[in-house]
Amino acid sequence: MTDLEQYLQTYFDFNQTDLNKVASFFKPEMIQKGGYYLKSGKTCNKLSFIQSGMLRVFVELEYREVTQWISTKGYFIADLSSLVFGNPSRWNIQALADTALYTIDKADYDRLGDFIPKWPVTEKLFIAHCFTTLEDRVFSFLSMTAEQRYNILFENNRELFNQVPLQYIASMLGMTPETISRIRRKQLI
Amino acid sequence: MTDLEQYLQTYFDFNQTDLNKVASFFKPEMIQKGGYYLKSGKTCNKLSFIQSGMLRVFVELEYREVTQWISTKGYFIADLSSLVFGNPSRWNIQALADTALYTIDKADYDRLGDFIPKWPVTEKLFIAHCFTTLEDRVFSFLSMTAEQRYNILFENNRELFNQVPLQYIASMLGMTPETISRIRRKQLI
DNA sequence: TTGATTTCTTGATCTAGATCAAGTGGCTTT
DNA sequence: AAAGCCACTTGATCTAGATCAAGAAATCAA
Repeated sequence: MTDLEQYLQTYFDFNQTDLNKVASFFKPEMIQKGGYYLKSGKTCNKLSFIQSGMLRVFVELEYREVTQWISTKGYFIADLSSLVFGNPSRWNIQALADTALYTIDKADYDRLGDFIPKWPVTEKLFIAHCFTTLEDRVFSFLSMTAEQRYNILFENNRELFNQVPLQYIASMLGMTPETISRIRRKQLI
Repeated sequence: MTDLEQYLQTYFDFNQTDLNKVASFFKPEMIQKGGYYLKSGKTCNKLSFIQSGMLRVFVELEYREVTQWISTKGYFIADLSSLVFGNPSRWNIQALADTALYTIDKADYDRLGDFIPKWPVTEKLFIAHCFTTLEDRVFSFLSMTAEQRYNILFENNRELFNQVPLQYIASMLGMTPETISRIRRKQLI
């Protein structure tokens, strides 16, 4: 069983037949470090599973860059809003390292329901899960200090640390690299 | 046509038949000012459309309260995560004024697909729309000042202002009432 | 290996926004 | 009309975290 199938299984509770069917639509794809998975303004016409490597979701403002999220091995990547509604992507998505993906294009994605009867339910659960994750994130900004937000990210995404430049992690937490540096120092003592 | 049908139509692009069918599952419900729509820890087993009034989504922490959102006339209300996954709600939802709802219970909600073929697609779009709204909100915390966040909320949800105590609006924006007060004063000049 | 970049840390200083504390102006209730 | 109770404003002060600046490490190129 491929990593993709294994992941789909744990996450989606498919049987072996559905697993094979769904997985068969995903095609391997490589992006070199620094390469773009998606540029803002373009429509996101694919959804991918990260087999290895990592991708950064970000926006360029006039005077700085804002990193929205970094997605790593074992997670999916897309601009969900652009994929579902077909509007121009608001995000750039760029590889932070050589990255191996399994990718399904939008046309196939939209037809999954024709082959897997429980796909609509599964897809709903998937998007609802994404929603809940963001809800937690909004709550973290409403209720937590920089240090608390840092600790939660560290506990849940240890793979990011020591692999991703601090400035990107800082940006997605809504703080500066200096602040993370000081939090770390404080926690050494 | 009821307000509910009208709203469903603009939002979901149903035909008249589906509109009637969907709307027929929603039953009128009243909550008095101060009454609870949902208490944290309980499972959310319904979804409602707000006909009039407003509901506040919030959590009680040890030393303070955090308002996550305030939902007003013409919008839906539920703890989506609890409704979809059946887990205990993390939020309290309380009426800030006498509130008239149209409510569908979870059992009926889960059977909508049996009656309206395009329901699964519609539901997906609905949840994806909720996701996108939260994505914007996360971005606002990553990239904007208190004043900018205040202005955007004011432009998009004018009905909240002069109806909702400032402390709740402040909390959902991640700032204090004093800060809003100062932003307002500054903008008078 | 050496220089050139880039990343990370640390210190000094600054500032947006929080906290604390008094007012002020409505609404209710009697 | 007086007394209470809120919600809101304003001022004074404080602080978490930003900004600015300089080094120290690490990474990369050749």
